[in-house]
Amino acid sequence: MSTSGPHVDAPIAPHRYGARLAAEIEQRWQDRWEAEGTFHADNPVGELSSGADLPAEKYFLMDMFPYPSGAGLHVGHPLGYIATDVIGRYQRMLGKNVLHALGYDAFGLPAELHAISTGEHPRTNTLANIANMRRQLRRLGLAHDDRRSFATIDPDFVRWTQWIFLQIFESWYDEEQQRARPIAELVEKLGTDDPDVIDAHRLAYISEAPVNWCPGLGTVLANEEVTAEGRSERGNFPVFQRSLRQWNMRITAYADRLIDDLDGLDWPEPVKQMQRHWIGRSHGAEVDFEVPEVENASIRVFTTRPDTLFGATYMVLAPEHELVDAIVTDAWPEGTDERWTGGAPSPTEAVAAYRAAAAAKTDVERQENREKTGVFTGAFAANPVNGARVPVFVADYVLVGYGTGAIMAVPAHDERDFAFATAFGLPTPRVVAGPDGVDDELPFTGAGTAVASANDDVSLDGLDVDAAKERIIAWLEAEGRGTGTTTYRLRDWLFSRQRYWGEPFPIVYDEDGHPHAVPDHLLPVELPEVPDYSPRTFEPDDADSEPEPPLGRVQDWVHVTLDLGDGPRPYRRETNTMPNWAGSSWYELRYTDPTNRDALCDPENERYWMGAGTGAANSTGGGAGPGAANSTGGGAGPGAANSTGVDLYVGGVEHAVLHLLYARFWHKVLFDLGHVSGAEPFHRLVNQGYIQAHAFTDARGTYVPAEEVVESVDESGATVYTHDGVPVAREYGKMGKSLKNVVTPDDMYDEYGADTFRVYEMSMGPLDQSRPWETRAVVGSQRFLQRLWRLVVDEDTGETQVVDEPTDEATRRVLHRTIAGVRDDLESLGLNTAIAKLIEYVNHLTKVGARQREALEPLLLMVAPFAPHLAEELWSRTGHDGSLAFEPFPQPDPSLLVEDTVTCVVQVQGKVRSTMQVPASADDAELTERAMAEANVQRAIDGREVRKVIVRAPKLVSIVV
RNA sequence: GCCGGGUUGGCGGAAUCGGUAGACGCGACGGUCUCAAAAACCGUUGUCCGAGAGGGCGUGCGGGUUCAAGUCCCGCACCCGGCACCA
Repeated sequence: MSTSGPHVDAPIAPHRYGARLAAEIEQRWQDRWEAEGTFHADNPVGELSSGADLPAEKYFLMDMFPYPSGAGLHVGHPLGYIATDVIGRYQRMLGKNVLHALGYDAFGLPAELHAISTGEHPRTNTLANIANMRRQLRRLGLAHDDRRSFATIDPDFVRWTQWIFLQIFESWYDEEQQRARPIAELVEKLGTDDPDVIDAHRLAYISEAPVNWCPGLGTVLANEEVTAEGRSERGNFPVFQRSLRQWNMRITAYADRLIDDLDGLDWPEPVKQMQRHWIGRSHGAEVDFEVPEVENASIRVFTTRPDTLFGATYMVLAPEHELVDAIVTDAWPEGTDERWTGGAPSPTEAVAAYRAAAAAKTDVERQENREKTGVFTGAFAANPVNGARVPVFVADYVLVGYGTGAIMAVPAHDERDFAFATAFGLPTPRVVAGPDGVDDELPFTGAGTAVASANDDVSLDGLDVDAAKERIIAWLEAEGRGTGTTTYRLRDWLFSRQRYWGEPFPIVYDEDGHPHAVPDHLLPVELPEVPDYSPRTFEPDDADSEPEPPLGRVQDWVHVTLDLGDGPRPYRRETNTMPNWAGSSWYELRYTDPTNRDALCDPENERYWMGAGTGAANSTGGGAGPGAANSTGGGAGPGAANSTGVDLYVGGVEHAVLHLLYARFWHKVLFDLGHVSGAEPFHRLVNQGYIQAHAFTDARGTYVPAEEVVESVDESGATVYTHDGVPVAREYGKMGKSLKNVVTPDDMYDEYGADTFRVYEMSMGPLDQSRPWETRAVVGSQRFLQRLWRLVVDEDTGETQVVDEPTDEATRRVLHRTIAGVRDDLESLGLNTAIAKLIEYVNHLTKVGARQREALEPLLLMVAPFAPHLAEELWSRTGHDGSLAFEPFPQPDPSLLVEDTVTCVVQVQGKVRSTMQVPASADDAELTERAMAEANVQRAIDGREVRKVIVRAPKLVSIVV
């Protein structure tokens, strides 16, 4: 796209607001804010406390912090940062103590890969990237408290990440009290300190977990790094499923609280929905089906629909289910349907072949296979409610990892069971009738009434789904054939990585292999220097090899002698590192007290910033004492727990589940243990959209630089795009180097200045919506600021031309309407419409040639959150000494918002036929009379009889004929 | 397939409760200024018919409720995001 913005100030007006003047103003004010510490937020106590009285209310807002990438920023990145800056500046002008800072999420794979390929320490490269991003962001003029900026790799930060890990390690979950408690209390309760028993209860525990092991790369891979063919995305090496000793976090213990506490959060409903679905709580029953022919064999299934038990006509085990070998028979029973045999001469062979085929498939392949496949095991089980003999199959549509890995199949009322039953010729008896007795088509999965569901003891007939569930569960429990249960889709959090660039675990192992915490005074455990950042690689097909993390090779780091209470002994350090998520799981807390050396944050600072609602500064210290058992977890109502946390958290929806779930989990553990005052970290969440961009490809499919593409209209009126005269195709998506469509903030600073860039990004559309970048439209925002400048400053002389005279009544009314509208929009985050109202006001002032202080000063204050440098400059030019950052935001005068006359619309048959100016106080009769007198209205009525007149005084008269 | 979000002028978008659809900006067109151009400023700009007054049509498509629907209800199409046989 060709850009034709104003590159330099036109010579005709030496003091016109343009890129050059903007750059000078912006630099000057940024330096001044920094020198004066304008945006330093005062803490109640500690190093960042001035001792002065704090404002009555606080406002803590945060952005999801960035990963310091080497590519630097493009214009899409600052979108959220500008928005939070506007909101923060506005809240400050409302008199609140605003905490806003930005840290860096600086551990991670890209830096490690860079280190592997260059040999440069990842810290060196990461710090350089952070410095570059700081430079780019500084020029935006963000009102951050830079004393509170940190990176997750700072030793001072790592120390507390490790400390929190140890808190989790030294805790267990008390199911009765529904909260985490210190491990010492478990020792007391169980009356044993047997490490094997104790370790098995810890919230951070070691277990064997299956991983994607890639010997060729020497690393474990995430699912998304494995191709459908079961090879590594990088390098195309084979990947093997392998069990590995791993650290895990017992997040499943918090499943209920993580779901229940969502109710009190001010989050977008879709995000809550996604978290609920991810945790996947389902209520149902576990039911035992006996296999009469095999001694002591009974198949336990999980079902969410125990009410349909009478309709179970067969069962399915996952191919990996442990009972398969025990029940599979040697010969096909008499009369076995040949569709059930898989063409094999015996069940043993059929099952073996089916299992081999399933094992050879990757998860992805198994899931892509829509066709229902399976084989009969030759065995039958007895339906506990009616004794019916039901055949048992093995099929891969049942997953070993969910529920019990076995199901009872009710084909009449489950889509998948129905598909399977159809393919295998199994009966599909109906046991639920549709509402109103309608006999819907099968499978019928909706709510209805139980039918044909009775035995000698119990009848479900006539009951709705919930009542039927309740009754059958009671019966199963009484008979000892099943129990009501709840299962979750959520799994524990795999917490170790075989990498270098992450937080080391503060864990050592004794000679028996038991883990011990490194004492607090030895934290942080810092990463040792290593000769080589690459993990050890193996022959690509050496499935038996084992990951060897880089830390494992530093022998004099791994082996230490420590005194953990029973004299100096040799220990071996944990050589895995923590995942990237660790730092982001608690960083909000560190903003509140970033320099604290004695605690992750002082409780008083934490209570002040994270406290309930705004202005919790002087809430009583012990009030919500988390140590008190009855105020924790399940005890406290969700409302009470959730009114705490960061006042506003802005970030992309891609973090809807993982980051936000992990952070909530850590926060709840810290809450249970008494380290924080509330159960939720983020009270209000807003998802920002993305800035997208057009990219252009030539006939060969190669990307051409977007800024060189010319747009024109051909003879037929269609828009065509050409590059060097050659037509190119347009596509729409991300901004990226490879797409040759990157526009950087630096480009915008140079061409227009930061204020123009800020205003443009905020005016493009609502915050939560994605939108395309259009460089040529930026000039509109520049013109707006130019007009604003011209109202205050004479472009030719540079002199301030504000006069101390009252404005005319009309302008005063427009001003106060603007103030009211802008306030409303800022409260509801309608930043784009707030700017539109400011533009309208400026256009009005331009038209009437207003120069009055009364009209201009409130305008400067309202513009300040959006274009702070320009506003500060004009504020000082109109005769003010200090920064306007703490000036009260203008208040509307209610008496000026009342209109004397309003426009009244007259509709005939629903169509607008006339508008009239009427007094705001006009009554129905008066309006009707005036409407009837309108010539247009009479013409539309056309002599017909008026049947009805609806009046909504004073805005509308609707006439029906 | 399921879940969530969306579809409004040439373009980005606005329309708080069902009550004048298209605020504001870009672009385009016309004008002022200028030797000229740029910048700036002023005006026009959903579409069709009409000289005008005015009128027809119009918020993805098809129905419905209502005096009145971008907004509410039913059905459908397409686009974006997420999840994927979860019993």
